[in-house]
Amino acid sequence: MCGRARCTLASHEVAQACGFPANVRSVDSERYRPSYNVAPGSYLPVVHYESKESSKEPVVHCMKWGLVPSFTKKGTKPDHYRMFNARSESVRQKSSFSRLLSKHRCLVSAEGFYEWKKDGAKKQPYYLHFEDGHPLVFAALYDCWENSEGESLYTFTILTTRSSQHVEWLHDRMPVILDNAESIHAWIDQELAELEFQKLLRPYEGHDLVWYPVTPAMGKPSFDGPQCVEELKPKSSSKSLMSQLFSKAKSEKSDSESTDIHSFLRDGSTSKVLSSADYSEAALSEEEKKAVAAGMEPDEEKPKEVLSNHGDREHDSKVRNSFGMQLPQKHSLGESCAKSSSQDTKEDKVRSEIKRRKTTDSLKSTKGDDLICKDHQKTLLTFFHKQ
DNA sequence: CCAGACGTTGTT
DNA sequence: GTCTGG
DNA sequence: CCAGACGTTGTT
DNA sequence: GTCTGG
Repeated sequence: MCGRARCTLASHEVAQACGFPANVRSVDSERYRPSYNVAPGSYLPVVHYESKESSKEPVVHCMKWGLVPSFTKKGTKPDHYRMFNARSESVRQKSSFSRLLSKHRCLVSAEGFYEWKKDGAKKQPYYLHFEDGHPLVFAALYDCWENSEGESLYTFTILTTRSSQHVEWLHDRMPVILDNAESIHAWIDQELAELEFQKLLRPYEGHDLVWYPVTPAMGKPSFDGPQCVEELKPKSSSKSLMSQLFSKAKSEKSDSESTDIHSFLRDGSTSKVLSSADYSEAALSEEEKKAVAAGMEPDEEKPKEVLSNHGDREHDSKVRNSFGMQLPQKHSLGESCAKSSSQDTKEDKVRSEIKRRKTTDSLKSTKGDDLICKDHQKTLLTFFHKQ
């Protein structure tokens, strides 16, 4: 998921982050306010191609985060918080998004984004970013809506995916990150083929995407500034770490599975692998030192939580299984398609629906079979055959 | 055919 | 605009 | 996404 | 808990 971000880049830097020259044409750039705490409803520079006669030109277009579909009734107040994300697994099945897939793909760039993790009763925000600080590029879709005053409002939504193994500890979903020129190019420019589509819309697995906790004050949308991304030093990260080591060592007696030393040393509150200095005795409070000396666990509660969050196989497979990307194949209506009924693709559904309607409609209509079929066939001629 | 909806989180 | 439900 | 409010009466 | 505002 991705509902808050840092974008303090200049418009031209956004263009550059997407692989374009700094001098690409910009539209409405004066609406953009760089911010460490961008929420849906605010403007961000978005990169997309604008088709001119027989040619296309890249533009940095300032749009509002939070999709307002073009068919939104005039006079209604636009709601940017309803569709600020689009699940990539179901984006083709959702009518609000599928219509944008062929011609309304765009890129959003930001230095980082925030995720909240429930830590008992508290919600702790974390800042995610590339280790070396270079901007992220997200896959996005945009649309244009005309309000009652006849003004055009451009909005976008960021695609999400299940999280990579690495990030799963923090959150089960993450934005689709395009990390190289080819992916970026493929998303924004080329005709998207099925395989390409699947290849792009998956979790970013690189370990150069890192995170650390930040001040809960940034939860307030009005809170802005570099403070948002200042690393919050946990008051006693050694506490959870020590108990993590204890309980891990304990459980290992009954667990023959081999273990990675890094999983010991990884404190989930940051993505960094901690050095020995981070869990030295000196880092312990007096209270904890006594407990350690007495051979007791400083904290019995927390470690279980931590371990179950990135070691639990049942949980892991549950999350993985929830990723059911079902993509219809490119083919005509007449083609036969042998597929298991349990894994019906969208096209299977459409085909059976057409079949059903063809029979039911022909009973109550004077229209010829072919015409009726044509009517429903339109639903198949979508996505990538349009342009 | 027409009418009506069209979304994401997370949590249970 | 496109899909689902009736 | 998170934060913050969440109501009624009557009077001005 | 649920709705509204940013």
